[in-house]
Amino acid sequence: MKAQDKHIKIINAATKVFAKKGFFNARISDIAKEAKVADGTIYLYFNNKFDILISVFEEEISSMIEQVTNSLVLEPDPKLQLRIFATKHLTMMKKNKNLAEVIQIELRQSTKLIKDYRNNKFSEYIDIISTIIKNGQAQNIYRADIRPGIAKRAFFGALDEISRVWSLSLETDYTVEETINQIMDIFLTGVLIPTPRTE
Amino acid sequence: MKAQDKHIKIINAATKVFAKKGFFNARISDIAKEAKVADGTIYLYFNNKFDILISVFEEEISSMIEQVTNSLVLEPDPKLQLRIFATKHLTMMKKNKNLAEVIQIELRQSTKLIKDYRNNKFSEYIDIISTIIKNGQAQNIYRADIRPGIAKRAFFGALDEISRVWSLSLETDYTVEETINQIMDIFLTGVLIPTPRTE
Amino acid sequence: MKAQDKHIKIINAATKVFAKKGFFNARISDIAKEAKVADGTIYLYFNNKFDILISVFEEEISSMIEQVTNSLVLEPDPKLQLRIFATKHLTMMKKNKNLAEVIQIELRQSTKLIKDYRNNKFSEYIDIISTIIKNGQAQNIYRADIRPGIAKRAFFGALDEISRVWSLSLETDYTVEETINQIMDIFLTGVLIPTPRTE
Amino acid sequence: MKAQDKHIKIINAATKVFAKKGFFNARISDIAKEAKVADGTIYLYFNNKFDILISVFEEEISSMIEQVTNSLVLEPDPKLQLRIFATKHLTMMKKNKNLAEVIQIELRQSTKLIKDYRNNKFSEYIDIISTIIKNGQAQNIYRADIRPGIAKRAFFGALDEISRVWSLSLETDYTVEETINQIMDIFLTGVLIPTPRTE
DNA sequence: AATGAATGAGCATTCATTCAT
DNA sequence: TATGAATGAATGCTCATTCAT
Repeated sequence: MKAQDKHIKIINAATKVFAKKGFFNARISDIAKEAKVADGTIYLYFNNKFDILISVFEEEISSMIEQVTNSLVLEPDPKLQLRIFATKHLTMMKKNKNLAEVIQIELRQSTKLIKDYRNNKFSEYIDIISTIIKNGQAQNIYRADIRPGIAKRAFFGALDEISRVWSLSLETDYTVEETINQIMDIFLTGVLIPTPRTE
Repeated sequence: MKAQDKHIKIINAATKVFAKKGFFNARISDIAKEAKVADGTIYLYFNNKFDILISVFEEEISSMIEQVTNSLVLEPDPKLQLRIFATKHLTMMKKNKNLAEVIQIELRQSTKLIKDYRNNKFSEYIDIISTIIKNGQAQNIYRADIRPGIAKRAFFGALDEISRVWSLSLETDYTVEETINQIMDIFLTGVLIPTPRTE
Repeated sequence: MKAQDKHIKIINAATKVFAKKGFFNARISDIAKEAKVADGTIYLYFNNKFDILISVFEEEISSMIEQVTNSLVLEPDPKLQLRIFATKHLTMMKKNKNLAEVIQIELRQSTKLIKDYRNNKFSEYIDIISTIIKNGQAQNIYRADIRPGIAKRAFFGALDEISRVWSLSLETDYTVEETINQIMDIFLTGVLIPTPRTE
Repeated sequence: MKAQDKHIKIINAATKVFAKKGFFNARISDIAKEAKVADGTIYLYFNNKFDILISVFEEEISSMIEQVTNSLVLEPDPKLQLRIFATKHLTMMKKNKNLAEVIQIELRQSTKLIKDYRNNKFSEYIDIISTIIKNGQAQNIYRADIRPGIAKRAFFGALDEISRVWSLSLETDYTVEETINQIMDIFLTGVLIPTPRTE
């Protein structure tokens, strides 16, 4: 319990520090200070610096999966489900800039290092998209010739690039609402089965 | 001439090393060895390690801009132009894994550091997409209510995520051709002005 | 306590190493080895190499000031006070060759770097001489037309040059006693044969 | 001839650079630039960096010996000769700050390195003082119990400390004239108020 | 469990020196 | 003679990790 608390405290601190400085520029002592523990204490809960990074992902992405999943169970319509995913994802990213940065930057930077590991958790998150699409296809809402494995990449990539720019504060031209509308418009009108023409 | 050669030789070596190890894990001595010059020689051509990274981007992305632009001038149709961009981008990424990795990983990792700088060159590349879209809107081919600034992110993000997975060798399920078809299908059918129904 | 010990241990080691090799030729690792600590440990107590030099001065000169001052309070006669200063200074220099070298060599070498800083402590030491002279003038023992500010330089310079040669082991012709006698003789009454007064 | 010119040009440049930055902080390229030759050219005239330092001394001190000697031959009075030495030395030091710095700083810094070598030339300079004193003793002008070997150190040390402070621009309270008067006064007749002779 | 002082491997960068031209 | 591009050894400092307390 107490141990679990400290574990989380360190992960939260690490998320903040990684986001601010990047993995390689982050110091263990930075994380320790942020978590208000001694440097050595960190090694009671993690094997090494990289292990912290892994845990940050594990933790944060699990949380994202949970949140998104919770929202999705309430909505059966695959069309709306996709919008919910987009909304949830972008909202979380906008709300938690630290998390966004870590996802954005560290995910890439360390991908090769993480590779085997990370796939599980992170893939699980992205696979939510393909699952939605498959469901939609089963319900004759999404085109059958769309490859869920490719579509999930396209959809996630679009959201990811949007939030990348946000996290850099490079563009603030559009609201979250407007952006989602555009993304969904582009994506949905494309993957939807065209309504049959009545002649 | 000679100097220019060495400059390029170092950039190519750096691209390779950065791709393989990432910026922070790359050693100057690695780059020097790869370029077959002495460590000190590198500092005759670059101010510091980070300057090499900047130069790698500058060089590589300039080259990408040039290649893509050259292909585009031959094709006036905005619909096909978008496909050409996608094809060129994914092909370049698939062909030059080193470059892909650098773009993928370092672009993010170092974005905060690069920020102001990088925007110029990299933004120039992505803006090719929005320019195509604007042209297509002017020609009544792309829907007028599509925001080119958002669409370019969605389109690039989709391609980027695709090539990210490729560069990790995580997925090789689909051919380039098939993938592009899917991406274009998703994206185009969405942004195109629906042809009016004739009844 | 423990920390203070290590601080002093490093300063002593640095004094020895600086004396032996000079500031620029001294390696941090030399000092660390001499102090029997790890290289990194030095940076727990000092900001950088130059800071060590500063601290060596601070420490050593403070000690000299203290020793000289302690001796002087016991002797009210300004004439003897000057001799005490000379004796103390030369004895300390002879006894602690390392210190002498550091004072001799580093004081000059780094003066421009140290300038503002060092003046305080080192000037304080030299000003002991001018203070003695001023007291002597007030007691009608030293000539009123002597400028204490110039005389202190002449007196210190003489001692300094003597100990410089000693520390180089260039000359060992005279004993400390004899040398001091000569110096005091010259300084107090001059080298000229007094012209007989005609009355 | 041409070669000799370049040799001197480099020495002059080195004197300037050593004075400004100190031996260890001076770069060969600094000297080359100052001398308006290529870096490599310096190695046609000197064996290494340290050799340049040696040559700078050799050159400069030789010049000082020559100048002082020239002035002394015109004045037979040992009392005035000492004043001439002081005046010449301080004037040269004040006029040529670069030289002064090199003498001041480098002389000490590198003494151990130079030791054997330098003694010859530099000792020759200081021995001018002891020679004057010996002459004065032979003429019954200077006290016979004064050790010329100690007196020369005292006299040179006094002048040296004065010019050290000058070269640091730490004190500008007194004119050269006034300073020399004081130094000569102290050295020749001492700081003590003469006790009246009881006859 | 917690601490934080100590460790020491590791690296970007500099610069005296060389040598092909 | 003269050049200056190239070399590569050398080092101050950092920081992840350990371990005595």
